[in-house]
Order: sequence, then C-alpha cells, then structure tokens
Amino acid sequence: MQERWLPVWDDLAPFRSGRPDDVRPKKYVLDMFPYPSGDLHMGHAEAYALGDVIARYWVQKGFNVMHPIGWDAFGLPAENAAIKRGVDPGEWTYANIAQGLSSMRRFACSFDWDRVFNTCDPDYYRWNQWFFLQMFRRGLAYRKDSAVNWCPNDQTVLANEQVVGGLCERCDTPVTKKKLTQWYLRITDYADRLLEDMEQLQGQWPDKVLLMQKNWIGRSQGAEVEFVIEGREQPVTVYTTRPDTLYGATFFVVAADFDLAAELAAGTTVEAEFADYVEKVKHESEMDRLDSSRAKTGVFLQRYAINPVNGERIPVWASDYVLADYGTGAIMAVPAHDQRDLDFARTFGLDVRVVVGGAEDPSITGEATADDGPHVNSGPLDGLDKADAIVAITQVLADRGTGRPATNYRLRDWLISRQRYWGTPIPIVHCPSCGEVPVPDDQLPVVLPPAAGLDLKPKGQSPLGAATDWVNTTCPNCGEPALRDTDTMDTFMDSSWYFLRYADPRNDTAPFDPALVREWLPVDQYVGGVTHAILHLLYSRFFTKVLFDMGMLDFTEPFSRLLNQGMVVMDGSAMSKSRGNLVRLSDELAVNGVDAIRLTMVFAGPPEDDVDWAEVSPSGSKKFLARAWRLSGDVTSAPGVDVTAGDHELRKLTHKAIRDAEMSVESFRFNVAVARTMELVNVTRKAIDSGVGPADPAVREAAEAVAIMLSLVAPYTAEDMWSRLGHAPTVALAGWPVVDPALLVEESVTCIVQVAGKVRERLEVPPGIGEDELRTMALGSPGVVKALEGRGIRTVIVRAPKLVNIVPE
RNA sequence: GCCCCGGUAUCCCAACCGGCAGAGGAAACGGUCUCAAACACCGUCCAGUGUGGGUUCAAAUCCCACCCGGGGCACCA
Repeated sequence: MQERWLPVWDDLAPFRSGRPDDVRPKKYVLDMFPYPSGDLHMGHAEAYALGDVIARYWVQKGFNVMHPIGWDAFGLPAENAAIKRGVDPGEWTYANIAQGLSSMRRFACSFDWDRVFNTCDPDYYRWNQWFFLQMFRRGLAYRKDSAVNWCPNDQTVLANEQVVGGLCERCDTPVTKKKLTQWYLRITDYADRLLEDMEQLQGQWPDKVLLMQKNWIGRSQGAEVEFVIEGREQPVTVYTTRPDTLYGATFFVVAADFDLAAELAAGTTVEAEFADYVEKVKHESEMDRLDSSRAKTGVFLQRYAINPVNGERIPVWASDYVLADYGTGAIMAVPAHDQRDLDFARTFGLDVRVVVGGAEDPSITGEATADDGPHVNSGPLDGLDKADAIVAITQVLADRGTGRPATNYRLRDWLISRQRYWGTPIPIVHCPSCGEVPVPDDQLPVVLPPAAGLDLKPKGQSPLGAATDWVNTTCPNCGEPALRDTDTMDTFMDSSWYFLRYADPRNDTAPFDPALVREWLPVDQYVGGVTHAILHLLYSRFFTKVLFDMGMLDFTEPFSRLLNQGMVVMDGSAMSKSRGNLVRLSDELAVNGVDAIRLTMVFAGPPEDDVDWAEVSPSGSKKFLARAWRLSGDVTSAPGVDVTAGDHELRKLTHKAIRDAEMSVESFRFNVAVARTMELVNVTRKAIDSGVGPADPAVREAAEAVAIMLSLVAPYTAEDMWSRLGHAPTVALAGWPVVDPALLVEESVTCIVQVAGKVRERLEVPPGIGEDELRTMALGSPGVVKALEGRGIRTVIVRAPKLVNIVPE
C-alpha cells in the first residue's frame, strides 16, 4: 500500500497550504520541530501521529491547514559526532535531515513540505543575529560578569532553565559555578507580562504548564529595608517578604560569594578565614548546594548592622545559604520565623526572638513558625496580625526613608552565550577603542567559519577563537583591527521564533513578512512534550512580546492552544539502550506497518498519558485495520447511491458515530474517537453478514464514513478503502461527513424507575414526555407497585425522560 | 517539606450537568471454519470505582482525612 499511495500523494500534495487562490479559512497546527537525530524513533511516531489527527481533522472540516515541519538543527550532538568520528557537523546534520525527511514521508505525516527549513542554514540564523542586534539596541541584550552555571562535561555555560535539579539538562553532569562575562537577554523585564498574559492561556494550555511557569517566574511581594553597617558609609539593603518580623531580626547574613562580603571582611581578623571559606564555597557543585539537609556553614565577619527600627546591634555573617543573585544578596535573619535562619542560629548559638506570639519556642522545638497571629516584642506592632503589621511597618520605614515595598522574582535573565561551535555566532565585534560594536545589518549573516581545521573539543573556550582569519576583523565603527565575539548562541534562540518563520520561510529581506504572519498566527494548535513546559515555551512567549513591542506582531501570545503529549515508555520506564528496553520504530513498522503503529499510539489512551509499549497491542491494531479494510470490498452498491434510501437503524448508528468521533477529536479524546470508529466497523460488519446485507445504501454510507474517520489515523488503509469504494484519491480531502440532525433524534428513551435508589422498572418513553405523565406512568408500573408493597411515598424525583426515583416512607 | 495530577474488570482504558458502572481494545476461555494450524467469524468470562467519613432522593463524579502511584518546585529570604 505504501508503494502504491506515496507517489500519488506526492503528486496531489494535499497538505500544501500556500496556494494564493485558496479560499478556505486558515488554521495553523504545529508540532514542536525535532532535532535531526537520524531515523525517527518511537517518541516521534507518537507525537506526529497525534499532531496528524488534529491537522488532518481540520483539513477534513474544510480548513486551509498549515502544518509545517523543520529542523532544530544546531546543537551539541552534531559537534560531539564530529569530535568522535571526525565528520563535519554540517554534513552530519544535513545527512540526518535527509534521512529524517524520508522517514516522515513514509510515516505519512501531513506536513507541508514546501515550508521546511533548518535553523543551521545561514538564511535562517542570520535572523537570529538580526533579532539579537535589535535587542542589543533596545538594551535587552547585554553583557555582564557574574557567577554562572557551568557544565564541566560539555564545557559550556548554561541558562538557569537548563539546570535541572543541579544537573545539566543535556548530559546530567553536576553543574558548578564559574565567574564569566556573558551575554544575557533581559527576560526579567518581561516577568510581569509573562505572568499576566497567562490569563489568555487559561483553559487553552494544560493547567500544569501554566502552574510551572508561574512557579518559575516566582513573583513575591515584600519590602526592602536598609540596614546601616557600622563603619560603612552606605547602608545595605535587604529584601524580605516578612517585614513585620523586623523586630525579630537577631543577625544579618551576606551571601559569601557576593562582593559585599569580601569588602566587609577586609581588614578584620577573620579575613583569612573568610577567604578560605569562599574558596570552599566556590568549589561546591550546584547539587551539594541544593541539598537542604546539609548543615549550615558561615563566618562571623566581626562587623555589626543596626536594626533600623530598634537600633539594635546585630552581628553580620557571611554564608552560602544566602544567594548572591536573588534579592539584594543580603538578608536580615529572623530565626524564630524562618527555618533556614533558625538552622543557622542553632548551629552558631545565635539569639532567637519570637515576635509572632502563641507558638512554642522555636529555639527549643527546632521548628520555625510561619503562622499568623498577634505580634509581640515588636514595639508599635504588638497585638497586630500579620497583614496589619506589614502595612504598619512598611509605613514606618517609608516615613523614615529606610524602606519601601518591593517585588522580587525567581526568574533570572536568560544567559545565551555558549562556548561551542555548532550554533549562531554572536554578531558583535570587540574593538579596543569602541567597545562592543554590533555588526551592521548589511553584513549579516556572520557565517560560521568552516569546521575543518578547528579543534572542536570542549575546552572551556569557544572553538571559534582558533579560527584566526575569522576572528580577526576590523571595527565597523572606526575601521581599526578588532576581534569577533567567539561565543555562539543558545539553541533555544533558534526555537524562540521558528513558528513565525513558517509563515514566510523563504524571505531573504526580513525574518518574515508581518502581513503573512498576521494571516496565519498565532498558532491555533501547538503539540509537543511537557519537557519544554518552561524552557522553550517561556522563551518563545518572551520573544513574542519583544517582537510585539517592536511592532512586528499584533499578538502577544504565540500559541493559542497547547497539547502536551506523553512519552513512549517500556515496562513503565523511559526507553534507553543502557536499560536494554529500547523498542526500535523501524522494527515495529516492519512488523505491523505504519498505520497500525500510528493507530496504536493514538488508541493507547489519552494523548497526555505515557504510552507503555508493553501494554498496547500493535498486532490488535493491525487486525482491526484489516477488518475495517474488508468492509470496503463487501459494499456492492455503487458510489453516489442515494443513502437516504438506506436502512434507518444503521444510518442512525453511523451518524451518531460520526458526531461522537468529531466531538472526541475536538476535545483531544482521540482514543475515544477510535473506539467509536471500531464500534461503527462492528455494526457495519453485522449489517453485511446478518442484517440488511451488502447492497443496502446505508452500508456504503457507513463504510465511507469509516474510511474518512480512519483517514485521520491510518492514511494508507483509508486511502485504499476509498479507492476500493470507487472514489478517486485522496480520502484526505474527502471532507468530513455532514451529520444529519434528524438521524440523531431518539424515537424512544429507556427511562429507569428506581425505588429507594434501586432499579425496579424500565419504561420505553418518548424523549419529550412530560414530568407529570412520566410520574403517573412510573407509579402505576407493576415493578414499582410490587416494590412499594403498600408502603407510602415520601417523595418522587422525576428527571424526564431518563429517570424517576421514588423515595418510600 | 510544599504544590499539582491520577487510582474503575487480569491488563490498557470509557462513562457529558451527580442519575442503569462499560463504549472500545488486549489477554483468557469456548465454538464455527480447517486434515490440522494460522487467519477470519460468533460467543463467554470479569469490577461496584484506593481506604474511611460526609453532603444528597441519588456519588466513580462534590467535600474532608488518609494510603498508593506519577510529576513539578525546593536554602528564592
């Protein structure tokens, strides 16, 4: 069947979306684009089977559906292959892309092949550079020196989002910290909008993803409070969410790796001890730091801070439990009401003072209390509850000019520099006299130098640095000798706007024509794994807002609706070679065929659930498809026969199945839609063998409906059925059958009659029966009379036409 | 530790606003076809919905507590 239909489809190109004379309304269905790893695997098969159901459904419903595909083609695997086997990363990538495309064709993906592009093409990454420079000019791209996440295995820095539980997202190596000057995008400027615009996505995206993004952005409300440090001119500001506990502050902590700590330690007797401590902290991995069961460490800096509300002298400590890059890098410690502060206080024998009453003494229990309650030991705040105390103290601080309300975010700016080869070069020239100079737009793209002759081995510095001819250039500003920036961009840059490029993939004068983007976007339906709940989806939302501000877009959210598909697992755990539970897609396709594998993926369960390959039955799918296919050979009436003359009962079942399938697809219950199709196949089989017979027009109607319903999932089988039923290709454009509402009306309904909740009688009643009539009928029915046996009746609940419940005395 | 999601037959899964617990599939078993088997076809088997309480005429569905599984966050002041 594959050999028969693939060339026909190539010829008809049913999923081409770019015809200028196409009057159908538009819809944009998008699958997250893949990394070109070579052959497709089981995960791809599931993702594309699901995306295809949606895309093909909307085509059947008469929409001009754009369902594009492309390749997220920059990234480490190409480079690692180059290092290991000496192949050129570009050649490796393009060979994989070619293989991937041919697998997709065989898998019968309904992609628009005219829109394919690869992010590693200079025609594409040129616009990464252009966007970067636009942001640079707007102050949204900047360079700073900071302690960054460092993966010792990949020898490159990582964004915060790419550190998962202290491990590198790519290779699971424990991440360490390194002080480096790197490029950042100011995503934190958009924190509030990223949060607030989620309202548009409510109900359209999985709640889980919205929640994860909300937590990741981590907005918190509190106050900044200034503390004078003895012997220092400038006061030090701290951020706290509990300014009401200010009277309970008994010490002060500065992040050990923050410059302020070194400054305060300078000239004290503990300077050497502090230096040792900082050295130790620096060598700690992110994993160790995140271990909250770990004992608190720190150094008393021999300095004192003055509590602005009561003038108390409190000792200043340096510790690694305070983070340099959150808030202000320094905190007031209130051990009675913060567990971390309490742990620290108990380790070093510092005072604990309860200021929110009622609780047991935390210094004895070891449990800090976070309850609300009347304040004590807090001067003017005594007796107030938490909310009132916060208002009161914030006012006091504001009046004295030593504090103010403040908002903080967990979100950090997006670190985009990478010290690797296979990515987009950062289009900046470093000039000894002009500084950071953007490469002029007319000199873009800054094309990667050839990999040949470069040592791509990770060594902590970009391999581009060794491409002498490439690095040495002249300053676009003053013309003097200057050096190119040698880092490449995070590949998440590439994926942050690719969905826009599909609308206009060959544009060579702009990233896209805003008019075309306005026609197609935002994406009506996005399909992809939940692994990108924060990473790609957050960055894309950020990019969209920036481009909106630049006037290039007229919407602020890129993906109107999101479906997260699950993973394909084996015996409950992720497939991997090391576990020895890898199922090869090519093997499965060879044994059961494309259609059966696609059907198995879709039928396995709700799309967001994982598919456990040990629990599903591709051979069962294959059998079902054969059963369905056989129907097409049994129909003896001619195409175009008047179906209204067909058997009424079968027609009703057919139309009900179509309606149910359509509602199921629209609410993502694809497994249910398949079940409805199976039901229809079963009743049609019966009609042919032992019912109205193969010549009844209703049998043709049912078989054709089966072919169209199956075309969403099993394109080969459906096409072949369609042809055997006497139609020209392609079934993909046959159009979804129109449901006749008259055939959905039930002539009678079974009404159940309960006595005390137990079913005692079933009545066949017209659907429009009135309550009173039904009540009378029910009360007079023999089953009810018997069940009541002379008992009185307390209440009768009537829910016409389906239910009557009689409650006896 | 905190926050989400889930728990229905041997297994995977359905069940709309609370209204007969079963749509579909897998497995198993029996039968028809066959020299036999496979295929195909027909049929059978199987739970009172994790546990305990509550609300209701009525709970898989709503509420509370707990158990189990999965996921997210986690020294963010």
